Amino acid sequence: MTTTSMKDVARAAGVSVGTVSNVLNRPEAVAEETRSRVLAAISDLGYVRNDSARQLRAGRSRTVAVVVLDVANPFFTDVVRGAEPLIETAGAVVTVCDSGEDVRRERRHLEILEEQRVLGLLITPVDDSSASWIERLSGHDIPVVLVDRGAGRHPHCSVAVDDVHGGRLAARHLVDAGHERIAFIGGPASIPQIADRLAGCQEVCEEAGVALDVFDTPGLNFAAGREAVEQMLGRADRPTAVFCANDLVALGALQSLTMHGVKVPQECAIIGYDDIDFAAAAAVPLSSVRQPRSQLGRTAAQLLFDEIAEGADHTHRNVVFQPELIARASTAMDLEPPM
Amino acid sequence: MTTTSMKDVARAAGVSVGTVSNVLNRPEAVAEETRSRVLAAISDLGYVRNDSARQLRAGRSRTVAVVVLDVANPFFTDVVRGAEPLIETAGAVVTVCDSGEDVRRERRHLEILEEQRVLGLLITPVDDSSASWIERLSGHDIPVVLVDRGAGRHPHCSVAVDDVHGGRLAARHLVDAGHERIAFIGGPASIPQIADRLAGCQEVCEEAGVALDVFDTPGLNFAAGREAVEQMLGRADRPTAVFCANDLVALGALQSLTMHGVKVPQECAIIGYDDIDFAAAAAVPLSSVRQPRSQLGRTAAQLLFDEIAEGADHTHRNVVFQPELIARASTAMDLEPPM
DNA sequence: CGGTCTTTTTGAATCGTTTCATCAGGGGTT
DNA sequence: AACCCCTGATGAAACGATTCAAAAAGACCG
Repeated sequence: MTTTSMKDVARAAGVSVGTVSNVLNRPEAVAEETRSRVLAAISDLGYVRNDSARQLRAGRSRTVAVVVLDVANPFFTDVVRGAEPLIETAGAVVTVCDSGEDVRRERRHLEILEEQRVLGLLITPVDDSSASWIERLSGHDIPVVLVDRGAGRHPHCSVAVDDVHGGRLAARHLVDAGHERIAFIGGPASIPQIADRLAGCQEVCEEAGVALDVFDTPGLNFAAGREAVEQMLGRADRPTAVFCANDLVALGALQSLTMHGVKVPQECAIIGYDDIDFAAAAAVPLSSVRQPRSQLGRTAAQLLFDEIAEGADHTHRNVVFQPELIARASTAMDLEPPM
Repeated sequence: MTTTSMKDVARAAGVSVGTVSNVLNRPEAVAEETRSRVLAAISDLGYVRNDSARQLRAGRSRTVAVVVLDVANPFFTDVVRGAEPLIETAGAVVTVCDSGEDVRRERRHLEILEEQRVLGLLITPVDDSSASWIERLSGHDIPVVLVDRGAGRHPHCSVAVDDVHGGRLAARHLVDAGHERIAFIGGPASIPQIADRLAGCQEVCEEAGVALDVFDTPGLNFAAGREAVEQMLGRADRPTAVFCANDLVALGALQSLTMHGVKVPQECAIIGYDDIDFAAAAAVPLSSVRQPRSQLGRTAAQLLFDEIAEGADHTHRNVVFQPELIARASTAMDLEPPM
């Protein structure tokens, strides 16, 4: 009554359900006259296909899920934007899930996605603790591509950026400018990308004999940057430059520094990571380490569909991109950093 | 073989499928001993429920869709964030669709969502052209709540902000500061929110005898703001203040003005709309018209579930919030605007 | 008019759950 | 032993589409 099904359409058009199905799925196989009669019935009755039934029969949905750490972070929306065209061209649908850097939320999403029998999964995992969950999905025939994250020994394709190198780039940039005490703001340290960026930074600092203060944050957003700076300003021996684990944190830090009357870059330089669009438009245009965001997404989608197409005889590929330093006013070097 | 179903679990546990289903859905109705045997079988076989089959049986999915104009706009992610808790508490799942201010994309999403028999829909429509499509959904028993948009004569609940008033607030703020030629940047004009903001602005300008230049843009993002400013700077009679239809446009405009050496606010004031977090952290902290973003989302979700609960005897409600002016440095009045 | 092809259409089986009327097996009472 | 109750378990009937072997309907030829 409330919903109209193929049976109703068939009755109205005086044909069998098989024929209605054919009109929808292989129109060329049904006679012109019959086809138009069926189409008329469809629009008369306002019939809409039931996707659950199709999926049940097909055994798979046509949805590709993208699980990201933070949808509010422009980095991830750009990654998704990069992946969408390819996915849609393939006739699939994109659904974006936000783990919010929370393992429990992530896991809940994974459970649901598995129940939905998604066509494939692009995911930036929160940390390593969901590895077995994720493997379970690929064990159940759901191809998985790790995004912004090397596969390591895990059996998946991956698209990543060399974050250790990114960390080095940022640190070297600050060291070259003459800074002798640097702060790193970011966290939680369990997030591999953050750990890598920090590792690269540490490496350079040690080599150059530069002091490094690490401020661990509970998340990667405005508030984290602001709070870390509050702490930092209390210190006696204050760093003259800050490397933030991403641009959101950097913008928060910048805001807090400005509020406290600390001049950027003269009294404290800042460099971020990701080079989101907002970075260039910030209070002081923000230096940053650029990642090829949409290319990450595009490549990830490509790998996913390759895996789907190749089936059994697929071998996983791991693509690594190199980040690039973008210097702007927030680390301008033509001013001597204060002693 | 590849997928394991309830039947397999039933066989392994030596019970009927009905019992397996009961274990999953009403565990209290099955004897302790049987239950644990079934659970063991489930985890042995790695059984995962098939959501398509559940949905087919249930006739509805447990997904609430949110269709927004631009996922990369923090305004919308905040709205979604506001709506999520309530939706998840209700045991439903959120899926976010991005229309990208494009009617065709929007329509494609609606078609798919209808085929998926979503539980409900929160949508910020691109313009009026999809009104009949949207009504079709509610006709097919899918409750719809319009977000950031009054329902007008359409048969839906809605949660909106008084954009005409918002436009007035912004314009009055600029007029009070002594500006005598103002620019409005935003578009396309077919988007009702934009039209409203402009209308409010026009009203105040006319009343005050202030000149208003309208720069129509093809979208509401950084690039739009930058390009409009390029045009504006070419003009002989250049406005001394700009009202941008949203903060993204405003940040683009700010960036372009700064690049051209035009001092903000001394030589050109700027005010945006939405008061996204980035506004306060901008090159020059951005004045803006604040909307209660997460409250919009929360209320929308509330209305949706009210409608679901009330069923037939539901009467649509239309909630309107009032926007609030947030004055920051980009319109600082302590400096006389130049003649 | 019978026979051979080709083009269309049919109808039943299937996908994996949920639901619900029914049935089995104990206890307990008379 | 006959009866009723109660707790648990069962199995078949949906749900709505797709698929495919088989039947029907034409078309064409001799």
